[in-house]
Amino acid sequence: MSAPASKSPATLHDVAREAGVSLATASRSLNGSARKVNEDYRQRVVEAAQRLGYTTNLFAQAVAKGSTTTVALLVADIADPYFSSIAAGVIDAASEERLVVTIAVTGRDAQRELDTVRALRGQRPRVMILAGSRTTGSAFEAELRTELSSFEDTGGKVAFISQDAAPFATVLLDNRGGARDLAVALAELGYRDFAVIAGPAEIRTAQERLDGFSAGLAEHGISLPAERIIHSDFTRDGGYRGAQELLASGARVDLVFAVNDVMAVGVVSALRDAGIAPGEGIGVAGFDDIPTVRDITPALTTVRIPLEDVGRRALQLATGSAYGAPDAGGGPGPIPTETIIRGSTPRR
Amino acid sequence: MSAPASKSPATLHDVAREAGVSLATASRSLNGSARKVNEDYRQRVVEAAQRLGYTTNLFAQAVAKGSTTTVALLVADIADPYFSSIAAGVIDAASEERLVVTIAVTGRDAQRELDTVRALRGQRPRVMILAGSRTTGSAFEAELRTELSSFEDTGGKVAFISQDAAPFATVLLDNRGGARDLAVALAELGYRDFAVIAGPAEIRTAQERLDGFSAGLAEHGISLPAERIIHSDFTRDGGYRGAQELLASGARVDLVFAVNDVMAVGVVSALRDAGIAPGEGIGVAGFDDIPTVRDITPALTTVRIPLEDVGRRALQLATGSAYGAPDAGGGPGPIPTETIIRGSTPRR
DNA sequence: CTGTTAGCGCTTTCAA
DNA sequence: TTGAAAGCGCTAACAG
Repeated sequence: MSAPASKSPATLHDVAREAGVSLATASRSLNGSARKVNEDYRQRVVEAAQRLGYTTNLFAQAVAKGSTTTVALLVADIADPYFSSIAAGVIDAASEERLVVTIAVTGRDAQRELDTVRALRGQRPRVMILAGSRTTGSAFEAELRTELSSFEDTGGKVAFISQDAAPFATVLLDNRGGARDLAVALAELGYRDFAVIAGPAEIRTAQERLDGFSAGLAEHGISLPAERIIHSDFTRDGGYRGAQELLASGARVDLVFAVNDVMAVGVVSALRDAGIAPGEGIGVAGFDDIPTVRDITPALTTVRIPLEDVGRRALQLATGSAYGAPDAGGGPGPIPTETIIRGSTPRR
Repeated sequence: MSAPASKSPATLHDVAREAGVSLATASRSLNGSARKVNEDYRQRVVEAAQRLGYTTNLFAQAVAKGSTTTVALLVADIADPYFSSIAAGVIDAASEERLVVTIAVTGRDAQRELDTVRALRGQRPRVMILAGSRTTGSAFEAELRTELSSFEDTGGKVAFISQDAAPFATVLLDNRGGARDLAVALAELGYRDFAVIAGPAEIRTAQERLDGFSAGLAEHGISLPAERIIHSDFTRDGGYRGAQELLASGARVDLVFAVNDVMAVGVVSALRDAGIAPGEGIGVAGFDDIPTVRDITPALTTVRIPLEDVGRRALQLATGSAYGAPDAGGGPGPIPTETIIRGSTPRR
């Protein structure tokens, strides 16, 4: 069906010949930085390129220059709105700097993450952004850091999103603070009997949010007994099952906090499926403010993170294209977080 | 903060020297296809590589081989669940074939799409997958086709997702058929007064769904007057505004069909905000079956497309890694579609 | 099976 | 300014 007789793409050489100039001149007119080319020649070269449908071979360019225009982004799951929003920000910021972004998914698997980082190094990306939820204490963590350090030693730049990963640059999310504020707001709304659907214990983000929430409650003299903390997957279904488990335990609860919105959505559905009206019977709150939580019923109370900005900022942080000093060491503190009260947590 | 004295990554040359073998042997042991290397040597090389922290420079490899391991994926908006689900499929299938995927977003802008395709060609990707909603009749369409043809002429492969884009390979979505089936099912449920929030007239996918829906209604002798068709953005907010407009028109309607789920979610919210109970007062249906529509209230009736599979299939189609014949010309017909009736369209 | 030696397409000294 | 030529890191004949 398609023509098998595929000729190869026009090369710079072809263009030079077509324009009747040297390779060097062609290179300079098309991609050269310092413009030191007779305008006539430049014109000719550009036209020749046009005529031949020439496009710079970025790989060859990268090999010759020793530096690429690639950004590698690692996410746990690109279909998760949390990550896809961040990705949107990264891509947007990258395209402003004419960088191309490559996305790899790790599925929250530390081994796979490590393998992916190794594989990605083959691309010699300028920047590597890790947005996966860092696990803690994993046997792979040390190896990962080693790998990343060596990546930086050889000229790459890495940026983490979420919690501090010194010595690497990080877009800090105030997981603790956000969760604390949420807890306080909820307590002030009159809630007293809390449960948390907490995600896997090894995921640091999950743990931080749990800690912060617990701390906020403590400020109001409310304790969070261990049996009210249910660990489950960091996904919608994890939230659903966690809520089921909570219900099955018979605990008397007036508010359940899921440590991320995707899970909270699962919680809402589980409650409803169990015949409990979310918001009326039991309040529900999440974290992240992904787009959909505004559209579920009741709309979800949550902690807002400007996800796209976070992605954008990660890229800028890594490329040094923001905040004056290229290596300022992390930008101006953590990303601000905001408690958003919606219908899922009416005043009691 | 970071060490400025960045040495460059180890090269194959370094490895060869360290192992005391020739460049060629090193290449063969590390990346060579046909294994024709003394196991002792191979061992030595591998260890040396390990010691030096060597990673194959994929770019250099690509230049030398004249072929890359890159897949370029173009989507309108990566934060839209429709596209992020497809992307997940593409990435998954790609990683199985050890291909790396680069994502670019076009924002449904034909000019930008064209520019992006041109820029992406610089990467000499093996495959280019276009998942954006093709616009029709755009002045850029011809240029785009030219660009893509020339990409294929020079050895690339392109795959479209959605409607036929001959002569390019396409993962066909049965937009018409799916919408038709939905209309029929809805009519059989007892609905009679329909409206459609239809998305931009130039977006082919939107148009096909509208046509199919209309045809299905016609089979039941129901007509869809022009004033019941409201065009708006292909987004959640587009759906919201479309529904507002519909309401404002005072039309008496018992079912509104939004041509995609994201819009339908907006419709549901708009109805609710207007004091109308979606599902009770007015039925709502969408298209795509993105994950969240199961969790909104009422759960949304829709037409299911196996989005991840679609992405996976697009890649396989392009790389020829499925269905026996590499160039079979499109695989086994359109992706099957399935009407899913949920709470948003109770029997009347 | 191993090493030598041309390239791959592009950039970048270095003279002219 | 421009062009010739030497690489960039890797692969792929080609002899040995």
